[in-house]
Amino acid sequence: VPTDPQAPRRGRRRSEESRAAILAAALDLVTEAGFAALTVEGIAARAGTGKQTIYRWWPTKADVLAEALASRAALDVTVADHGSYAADLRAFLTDTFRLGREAWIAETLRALMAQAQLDPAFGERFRASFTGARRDALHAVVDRAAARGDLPPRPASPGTVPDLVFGVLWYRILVTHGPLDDALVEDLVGVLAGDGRRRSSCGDPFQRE
Amino acid sequence: VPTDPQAPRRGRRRSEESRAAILAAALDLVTEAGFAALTVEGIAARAGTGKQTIYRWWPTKADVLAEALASRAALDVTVADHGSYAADLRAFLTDTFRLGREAWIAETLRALMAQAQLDPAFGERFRASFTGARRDALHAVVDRAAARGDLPPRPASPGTVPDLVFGVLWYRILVTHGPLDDALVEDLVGVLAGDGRRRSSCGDPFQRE
Amino acid sequence: VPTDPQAPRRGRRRSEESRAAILAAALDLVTEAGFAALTVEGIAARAGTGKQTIYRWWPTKADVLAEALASRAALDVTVADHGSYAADLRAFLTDTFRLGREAWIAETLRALMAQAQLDPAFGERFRASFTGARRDALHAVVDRAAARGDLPPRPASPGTVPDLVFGVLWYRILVTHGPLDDALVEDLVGVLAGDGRRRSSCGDPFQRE
Amino acid sequence: VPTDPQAPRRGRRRSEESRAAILAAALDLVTEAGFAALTVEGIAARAGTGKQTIYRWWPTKADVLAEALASRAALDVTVADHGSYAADLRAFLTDTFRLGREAWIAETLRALMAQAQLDPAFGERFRASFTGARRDALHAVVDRAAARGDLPPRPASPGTVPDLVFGVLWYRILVTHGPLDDALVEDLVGVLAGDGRRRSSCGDPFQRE
DNA sequence: GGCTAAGCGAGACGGTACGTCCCGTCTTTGC
DNA sequence: GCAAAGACGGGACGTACCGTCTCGCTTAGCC
Repeated sequence: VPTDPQAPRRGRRRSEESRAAILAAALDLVTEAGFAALTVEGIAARAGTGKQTIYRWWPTKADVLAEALASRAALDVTVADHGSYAADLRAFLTDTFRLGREAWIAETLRALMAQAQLDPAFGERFRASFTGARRDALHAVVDRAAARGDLPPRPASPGTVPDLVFGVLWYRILVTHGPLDDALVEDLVGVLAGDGRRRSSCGDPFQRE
Repeated sequence: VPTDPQAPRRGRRRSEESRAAILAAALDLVTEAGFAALTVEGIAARAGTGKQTIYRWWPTKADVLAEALASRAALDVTVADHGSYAADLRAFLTDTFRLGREAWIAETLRALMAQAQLDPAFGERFRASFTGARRDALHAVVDRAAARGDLPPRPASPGTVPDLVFGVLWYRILVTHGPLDDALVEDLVGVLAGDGRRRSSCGDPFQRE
Repeated sequence: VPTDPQAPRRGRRRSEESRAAILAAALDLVTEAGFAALTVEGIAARAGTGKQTIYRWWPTKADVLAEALASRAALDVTVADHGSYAADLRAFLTDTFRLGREAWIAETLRALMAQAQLDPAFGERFRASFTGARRDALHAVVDRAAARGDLPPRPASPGTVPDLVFGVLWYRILVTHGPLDDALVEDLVGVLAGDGRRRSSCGDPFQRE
Repeated sequence: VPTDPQAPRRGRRRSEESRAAILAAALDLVTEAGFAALTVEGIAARAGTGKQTIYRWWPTKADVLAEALASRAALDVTVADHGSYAADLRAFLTDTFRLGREAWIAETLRALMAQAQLDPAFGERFRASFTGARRDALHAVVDRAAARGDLPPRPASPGTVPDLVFGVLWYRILVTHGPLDDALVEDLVGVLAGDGRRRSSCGDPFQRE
């Protein structure tokens, strides 16, 4: 609930110590006991703050967690030009999947996606600030390839490409808990750009957990 | 919490009326107000039963909802042989996506997947009874194609195919709320079997809600 | 809920084993965990019977406990003639107080008296079957003394005597948990019959527990 | 659960409105439907408060009721000097029995005494705050008479006097529901101080209810 | 330098739902 | 027809958090 920064700002200023303590407490608690056990009271107690201070600055505990994640992980996406669709795609996927490999990030993403389903208002915020940005970036990569005439002979429709890419990513995070490794990157590059480097399958396709 | 059916069954039997009333109440409530507002007390009140009757037979309200879904929707997957990988895939996808097109089913699936993230024990159950069965079915389709030598020249590794298919499905259900239409089916058949019938794109890839 | 014993009694007869097991279980449980923790389900489980068997024969769990007490303790009062008011009183008090000295009986009496307050219907039953009988017996003793001209010069009114006697008894059982010893008997004999044998006070008058 | 009054009192203060509403609701409900039907939920609903507010300040509903009684009835005992043991005793008894004559007070006392038996921890509290204070006061009266040499020739031992007095009081409240009238006062004064004014018996000694 | 605003930790408040316990009843099988 | 078994509708329990609302205190402009 950020107020207008143009206002003359009278009175005591927001405490940066409290903000940091709250974000840290939220991350600690969610990794220790899971999002289901994450409560505003718990965060406040762990952070040594009052509950009101949390309600003053964040609409829900999921927003606290989302900001905590952003403050800890390098979430920004870069789409430098590597010369070809395959290379651009490979770079993008490698960069993106990197996040999902860290267990605490995957756990946090699971919690945020779950909450986005249960609380439509947060879902909208999450879509706008997180998943949307990534979709836009990938879309730029596809557009550049199309402009270069670099797309494979019979490509998936442009609107489906991000769904395929992020679909696999989230499906592995949410359902199979499978690895987000180079083999998967090459499978995707092969399927989408018609240029897979290696054929190293990741073995048993039914791995779970 | 099903008991051993071999036991001589003494005492009063489980009430089928109560079971049906509970499942119906759960579905009613979740479509009326969403899963976040679904409570065990609410289900019991609506169904005209005691809370204990719910706790006696289901470990969590998510399990109630999952059984309610199964009792209403034709969830079983059939994998008849249509002669070719492309045809089999097209049939499987059409059959599977059909479910996601009904709004109440999609809403319910969103809730169940969310709960599977928040409650790992339920997640395991959901994976075993729901997503796992579908993965196995699709895996059978791929195996059959491989046995026929019907796979495209440079296929995705077999373990990745289900992740691609169900990834797109769940991603549209959970994130973009995009359509699960024939265009998507053809995109997937084209990408996976190298045989897309039409090139009818679904237009704006950023549709949401 | 005893039925008419004159009836021809068709069908299976009441199980004496169950009755005894239920009474024993009730006493066991009340001495182990107190009356507050005594439940019909607990009694049935401990006794190895069904709950219905209890509900069939006793109106409340307090009635079970009362019958259990009667089956274990010699509750009948005898009022033999000892020749004088003082001697009769002394005998009656000694006989009556004997019960209150056994801890498990005192504990059970506490529970029954408490329940008699909370459940007026049981209170009526308890008064009729337990406290009333004792009052009648003591009243007979006083009447006999009056007929003999053996009452002290300025006696308490006849209706007050039982209240004094049983008042002290119950007050020590319920409130002070003080001893029901010979000193108390002599005090009462002295006060009521004008003939106390010894003046051995029981010391600190504020003993509790 | 009163906290240390020396503490600097941070945070919102206890709501006096809620406290009063809770006490009033408890008394209302207990007189309307009896203690057995008194529930914490009922008190909270009637008082318009949350249940937690009750649990925060009182350990059990019996403690709520005891405080409610204390807030409504003049429970404090005074032991002014009236010149003689008989006069002091008469004044004390008249003052004490007055409470038991009001039906709602007698009903409340029955409930509290019952609960004191079922919940030993509450029993201890009740003894310390209620019955103990009254015993101490009466003991002071007896001590004063002894110091004056005003005791009758063969008195009951000092420790037994309160048991006789409160025994009769509670026995009539709990068991016979008999009157706590002047006749009883004079009987007690006569028996204990050897100076009963009148010989007006209270008639049938077996009155019940 | 006092005045007025915030922000802060603390914690009580009215509420809602939790999952459990037990009530007293009903239904089933078996003796 | 009684008995053990056990599911049933119901109600209260005591707890955990919710989001809100005072409190006393601290920290900042602003007159």
